[in-house]
Amino acid sequence: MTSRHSPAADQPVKQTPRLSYLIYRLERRIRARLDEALVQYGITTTEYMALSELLMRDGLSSAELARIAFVTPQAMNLVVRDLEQRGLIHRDAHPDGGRVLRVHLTHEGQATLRRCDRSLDDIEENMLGEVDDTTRAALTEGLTLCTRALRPSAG
Amino acid sequence: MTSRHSPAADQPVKQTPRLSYLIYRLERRIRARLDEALVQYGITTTEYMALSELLMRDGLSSAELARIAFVTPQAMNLVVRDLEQRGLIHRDAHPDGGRVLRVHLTHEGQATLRRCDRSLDDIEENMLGEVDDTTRAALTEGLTLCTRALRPSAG
DNA sequence: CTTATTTCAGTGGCACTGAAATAG
DNA sequence: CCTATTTCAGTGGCACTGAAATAA
Repeated sequence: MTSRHSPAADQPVKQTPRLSYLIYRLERRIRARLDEALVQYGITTTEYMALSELLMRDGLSSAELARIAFVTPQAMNLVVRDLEQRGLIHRDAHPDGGRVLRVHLTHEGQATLRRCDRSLDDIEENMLGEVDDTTRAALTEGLTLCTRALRPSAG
Repeated sequence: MTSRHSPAADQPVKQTPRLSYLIYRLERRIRARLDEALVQYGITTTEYMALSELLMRDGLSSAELARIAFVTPQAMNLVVRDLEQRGLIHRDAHPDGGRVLRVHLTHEGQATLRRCDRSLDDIEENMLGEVDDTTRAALTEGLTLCTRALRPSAG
C-alpha cells in the first residue's frame, strides 16, 4: 500500500508526530485486537481493564475504579453491576461503613481474567517483537510518569 | 460463594501492569484533557487526529485515513464530510481516476489545526514534565514500533 | 447541612454493520 | 464479474449529564 501521491515538493517536512498522537493510534490498534480476542469470553475491553485492576488491588470500590479508569462513577457502576450479575465479581459492605461497596473477583472472575490475560499476552508478544528490553523498560517508565502527571487530583 | 477474602494474604504481588493497560489509561487521560481543550475550537479529538495526519500527508483519501486511524471507511467518511462542510478541508478527484477523492487542508483548516496543536503542546508539556529526553526518545521509538507491528496489513 | 457513594433515567457522540452506487 | 472508494441508512455499545436515595 505505497499509495504514491505527489513526490515530495508540496509535502511539508515530515515532522515527528506528537506522543499523544502515537498513543491514540496505538490504543486504537490494541483495542481492536483485544476486542476481537475477548469476545470469545464475553468480556469487553472496559470490563477487562476493571477486572485487571481488581486483581492488583482487591477491594476497590466502584467509585475508586472510576477514578482510576478516568470515567464517571455512573459509568463504572454500570460496568461493575453487570459484572456482578454475571458472577465475575461480588461486593460487600466496606468495614468503615458508609455506602461504599468493596468489589472482589470471584473464582470465576479470576479464571476468566487469566484466560483474557493470556490473549493479551499474545497480542503484546506480537506488538513488542521488535522492541528491545531497554526500550520496553523506558516505555513502562515513561507511560507511568505521563499517566501520573495527568492525574485528576494532581500527583 | 464462600467469598472469603483476607485483607492482604491473597493479594498478589503488585505486578507490573501490562503495557497495553498503561496505554489504555494514559489515552483516557489525554483524551479527556484534549476534548476539554478542543471544544473551544469546535473540534473533536477524532477530527483533530485526521487533520493532523493530513498536515503530515497531504492528499490522503478518506479510505486511507480510515486505515491509518484503524476505523471503518464509513466512519472516517462521516468525519471527512463533516470537516468539508465546515470548510476545514476540501477534496478533489485523484489524478489516477477512480472514485478516490484526495483530501487537503484549507487555510482555515490549517489555522484551526495550529491552534489545536498549541493546546496539545500545553498538555504534553505538562505530561512530559518529569520525563527526560532519553526516555522521551524511547517512547517515540517504542510506540512507533508497536503501532507498526499491529498494522492491519502488516508492515 | 455537606460530602461521598451508589443508583435510576435519559441523552448523545461515535463507530459499527449492511447495502448500494460509482468507477476502473 | 471483481475490487476499491464513497455514500446512504440503521444499529448499538458506552460514557456522558442530571437527579435522587443513602449514609457518615
